Parts: sequence; structure tokens; C-alpha cells
Amino acid sequence: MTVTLADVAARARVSPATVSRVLNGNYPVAASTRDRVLRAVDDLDYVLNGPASSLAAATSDLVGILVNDIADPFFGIMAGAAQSEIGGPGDGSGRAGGEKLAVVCNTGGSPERELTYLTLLQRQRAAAVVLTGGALEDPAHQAVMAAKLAKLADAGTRIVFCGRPPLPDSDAVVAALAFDNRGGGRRLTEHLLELGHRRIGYVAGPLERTTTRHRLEGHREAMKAAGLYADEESLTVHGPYDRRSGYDATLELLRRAPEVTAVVAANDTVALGAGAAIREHGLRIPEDVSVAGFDDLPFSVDAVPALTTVRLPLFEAGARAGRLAMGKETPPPGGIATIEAELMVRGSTAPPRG
Amino acid sequence: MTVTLADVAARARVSPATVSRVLNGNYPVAASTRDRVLRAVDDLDYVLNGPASSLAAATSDLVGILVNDIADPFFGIMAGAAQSEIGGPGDGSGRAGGEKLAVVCNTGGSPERELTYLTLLQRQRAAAVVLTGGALEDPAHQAVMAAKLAKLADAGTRIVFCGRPPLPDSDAVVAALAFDNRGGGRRLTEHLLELGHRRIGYVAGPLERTTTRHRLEGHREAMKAAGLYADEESLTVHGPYDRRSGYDATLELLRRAPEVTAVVAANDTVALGAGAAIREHGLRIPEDVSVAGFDDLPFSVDAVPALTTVRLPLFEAGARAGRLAMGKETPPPGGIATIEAELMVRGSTAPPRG
DNA sequence: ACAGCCGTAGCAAGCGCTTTCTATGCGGTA
DNA sequence: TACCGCATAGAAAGCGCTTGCTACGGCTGT
Repeated sequence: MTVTLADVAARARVSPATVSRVLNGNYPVAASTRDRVLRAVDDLDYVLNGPASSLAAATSDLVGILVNDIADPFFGIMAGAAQSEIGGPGDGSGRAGGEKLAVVCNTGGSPERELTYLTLLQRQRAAAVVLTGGALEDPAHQAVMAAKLAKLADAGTRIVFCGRPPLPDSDAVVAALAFDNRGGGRRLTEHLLELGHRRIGYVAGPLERTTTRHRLEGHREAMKAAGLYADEESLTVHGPYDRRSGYDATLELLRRAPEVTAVVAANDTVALGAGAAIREHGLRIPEDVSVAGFDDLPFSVDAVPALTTVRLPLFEAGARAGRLAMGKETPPPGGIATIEAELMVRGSTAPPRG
Repeated sequence: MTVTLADVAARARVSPATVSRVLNGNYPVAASTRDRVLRAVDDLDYVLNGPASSLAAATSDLVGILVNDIADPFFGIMAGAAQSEIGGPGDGSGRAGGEKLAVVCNTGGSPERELTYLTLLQRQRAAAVVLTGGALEDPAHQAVMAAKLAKLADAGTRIVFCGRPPLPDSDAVVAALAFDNRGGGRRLTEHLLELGHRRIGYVAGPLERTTTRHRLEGHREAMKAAGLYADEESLTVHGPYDRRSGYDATLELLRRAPEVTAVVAANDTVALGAGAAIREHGLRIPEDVSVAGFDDLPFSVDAVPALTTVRLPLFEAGARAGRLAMGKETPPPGGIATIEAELMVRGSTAPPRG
């Protein structure tokens, strides 16, 4: 059978209580005793029984990180950064303390899966949960979500948002780090307008997501400020945040409005697909059509031409979220922080022809 | 306080045992009783205490997926596919049975972290563990690893490899899905040779990884078969599997051997960096230098020119690994399956100039 | 009509750990 | 020398759930 605390205690000729205390290091134990216990642990290759420990202590060392799409570096980068702060293994701190198990859960963008994962984490009595990516705007879902989060918070789970706008009137969330998607979107379109573009297509993300809406609002703000209200609707196409969608939507856009001189994509991945569609259409980037993305994922600088985009400090934000989840950093005032987005002008945007 | 099984039992006017049996559905319960219990569960918003359940049942519903780099779609795709099979939420099967919590753990390629994660999963009494990506070739580490896996297997954890060569003489691993990196590497270089290339640079991954070695061996097999033994060493540069490394290594390669007419990269991400370096060097792709990658990640088809690469069925492999981990699929004979790699010829490779 | 079953439900003994409370031995103080 | 207090270690009571076993009707078979 597997080795238990009692076995270690027997071998070290101490009581189970003492072994527990040595392992947790939260109670004075004589050095000689400690050594004896640690040797026994080593000799027997003892591994703590997590469930038993969690049950007795009423806490666990699980920390969940929820992402919409694990195959998307946008989430991967944030999750990786958060995970590295949460520690889990090798956080450099040696044996001591915060050995948390940081795990990432892939919701696939589905609200039900998100909820189910939260329940599963609640069931495990997770120490903290980090939710990344934009939220769904459906009020019903938001209400359920808020209730669920409240319950988690009640049970002592620390909740942190990363790249997601704060929940209205809820104190369940320790901190919310929100990206300035609106500002970024505005600056990006302003850049295009400054270059002289007037007919700008927009390949947007899924309708009901906050990220989509905020970026689009920024875009429209800029358009409006330039006195360009008309045709907004016909120049906007919605679709998922993936390459394929960018390709399809851009083809559609090009058919619908062949006069566009620039295409703004919901994110860099979509921009990649958009670029492919544009080239396949026989148009050059940026001579015939400018293309811009959002996020500044690692591959964007290597696109040909290099992609003009809006840089989001994903790694830094993820790391900060991780620290907040661990209580290693004090939350921003009001629990809300806005993360700035920086315009990165590269080769894929240029003045329109003519 | 939080609601317990006993509370539900009291409200449903049955014993805790009955509630447990209703929840687990592994014991006959009269329909009327079941309904009463389920209503009570609903009324009280009861959530099972995972640790307590795991302790009593001596099993947990945790499934770990270990990846080297969560920000790399190579791993993200496999992990996502595995996770979707493992179920967790929304596997379509309704309430019944296999509600597992599939979690991905990011080792960052560090052997220590890998080991620590395994310990953490062992501590949680994980139901299964999927290890993705190539293994480290260090014999000491391999031995420790084998011992650890044996212990996990002993404790009832199902272990599956995905994209990792099988462990020699170990029956701890339920199944190993190994990519045919060698064959893929060979075919890729054969393609280049057929085009007429003779001086082929190779930007390899980190030295001590099986993936790196196998791909490189395939390359050298092809070279050797063409009677091209010489200079192999001087045309090979090693580095991590990332964009930056591809860029740096290619610059180095170009300096060291300006006569190369083709560059094979360790993977697509590295190829992206390689392409950037080549262009920055004032050379055109593929007119002056051909470039090829490995993996066929989603962005590769959108590179300009589209990247010639070797397609690995990452999604299918990940999904299969997930099913194997869940015991939903019978392991291949001998527990080992080789996953074929398919050459994808695209625009980034062409005959050498002149 | 009685024994024996089957279908259900309850009892109670843990699962392996944490933690409160208690016991012990020692040095220092009066 | 007698007493007090501190530093350590042990005893034991759970934490909330699962599950083997027992109990109890009502039905069947003879």
C-alpha cells in the first residue's frame, strides 16, 4: 500500500501529529526531531495525501486559471505568466510554503463549461481562481456567474479577473485587470485615419463578448470623431476569434465593399486570415489594402509585411493576476486596474493608394 | 457554513448514505427517493466536497496534462484536444459519470518542474496524467522520471504519452503516442534535395531533447543518403524552440555559411524567426533561400510565402491521448503507436538560384 | 402459510490528515 | 528545594464522504 503519515511517524518514532507539523512547518519542532522525520519521509518516499490534507485543513492548494482557448497564444501567454507566479513547482522559493498547483482549464469560450469548471474548482475548494479573457454579455449568464463567484468567494477562494472587465456590484472579485480595448481600438483607427483611410472594414469578434464590443466601440469613436458615421454596419463583419473566421469574413467584406482601403481585424490571428484573403483576392498589403490586428502576439512582428497592431502586455498582466491570486500583491484601489494598450505601427499599414 | 451531505440528507429525510448513492448513481435507489434527494440538492445548492470524496473513495477526478510551453500552440492544440476528450464540463454526456477535471500544467520545459508537477498530481491522487512533448535525454533524469511514473501507476494513475517516445522497459505507461519526427525530418530534407539544394542549414532545437534529435537524425539520414556527409556540424545551430532563437541562430548560420540555399528550422515558430533573419539579411524567400519548418501550426499557411513544413496531427493525437487517459479507447498493441508526419510543400521552398 | 429473496435504505467504520488540548521535562527563580 | 513557565511532543477528536454490512418489508414459490 501507499505510505501514510502514520508510517512515517512510526519510522521516525514520533507521533503523526509531529510529522504533520514538520511537514507544514507551522509549529516549533526540535531540530533533531525534524531531521529524524525528514529522513523517514525520504526513506519511505512519502507523498502527502492531498485530499486528506485538504479535508482536514479545509483548504486546498489548487489554483484554477480559466481560459477561452488554450490553443491561442493570447491565453497561453497570460496563463503561463500567471502560473509561473502562482508557483506550483520551481518558483525558486525552495520547499517553503506556497507550493500551489496552478492548473489551467479550457472553457472553449462556452459559458456552460466556464460554469462547470467553476463548480469543479469549488468542489476542490480551490485556493484561487483566475478568469481570463472577455466576458459574455448575456445578462442571465452574468447573473449566474456572479452568484457562482460569490459562493466561491464565500468559501474562501480568491478570485481575480485578467483581461476582463469588473463585475458590476460584486465584491467577490479580489481584483480585476481590464485591458483598455476601447482606447487601443480608438488609437488604431485614428492611425488609419491619419494615413488618409476613409473606408475602413472591420472584422470583429463574436458579438456578445465584451472584448469585441469595446474594441469596436473604440473604432467607432474614432470614426465618429472624424465625421465618418455612415456605413458603419455594412463595413463590419462578426465572427469567432480565429484565423479561419478572419479569412472568411474578409472575403465577405471584400465582396460587400470592394472600395475599402483598410481592414481592421479583431485580433492578430484574425488579421492573419484577413491578410490571406486579401492577397488571394489579388490585392497587395499595404499598397492596396492596409491591415491591422490587435494583441501583438509574438508572430505578428514576423508577418510579411509586419503587422500593425495594438500591444497588450499579456505576460505582465498574467503575472500580476497570478500574484494577486496568491495575495502576493495588494489589489489596486477599488479592485480595478486598467491595463494600457500601445499602438504598434508596422509595415502592414500605409496611406491608401492614389 | 457550507452545505454538507448531511444537510441534504436531513432535508430529503434520508440517510447520508443514500444521498451519496444518488449522487454517484452506483447503487439502486428508488425513483421517488432519488427525486427527493435531487430536489434537496438543488434547493440547498449543494456542492460535493471534493477532498472528502476523494479521501473516502481513494480516487480523484483530476487529470493532469503536462506541457512544456503553454504559450506555444503546439502544446495548446494537443492539450485542448485532450481536455475536450477528458470531458471535464460539457462533454455532452450530461450529468453521468466521467466528470473529470482536466487541468494543464506548464513545466516550461524544466525537468524539475515536470517532476514537481508529477508529485503534486500524485499528491492529489490524479486519475490520469498525460505527458506531452519530447523527453529530456539525460539518463539520470529519465531514471528518476521512470521511478516517479511507476509510483504513480502503482497508485492507480493512468499515464499516457503524447508526442513523446515510449519509456524503455517500463509498464507504467498505458500508451505512448510518438510522432514520426525522424521520418518527417527525412522527407522534408529529401524534398529540399530533390529541388536541388546541397548546402542546407539546420536551425535545431535544444540539444538534449528527443524531438530535436529525431528530427535532426531524419535530416542527416536524407543528407547521407544523398552522399552529403560533410559539414553537417557547421551547418547546424542549436537553440530553444522559439521565434527569437530562430532569428538569432539563422543570423549566426548566415554568417558562418553564407552559401546555404535552404534553412530547415526545428519547428514553425523557429522558422518564422529564421525567415525574419533571412529577409533582414537582404535575401528573398524562396528565391535566394528556401525555408522550411515543422509541425504545421495554424499560422504557417498564412506566412508569406506560405511555409513548407511537416504536418503533425496535433489535435487528433491530443484527442486520442485524452481518450486513452480516460480508458475510452484501448491502447495500441504494445502500448506504442507511431503517428505519421506528412510533408506539406508550400511556397517557402523552391529550387536554389542558378 | 412460511421460508427465502429481492429491492431499498440505514448504520457505522473508516479514509489520512490537522489541530486543539493536554502532558511532560527542563531550566530558572524565589 | 519547591514552584512556575516554556518548549516540545502526544492523544484524540473530527473534517465530509464512501461503502460493506445489516435491517426490513413485501413478493414469490411451494
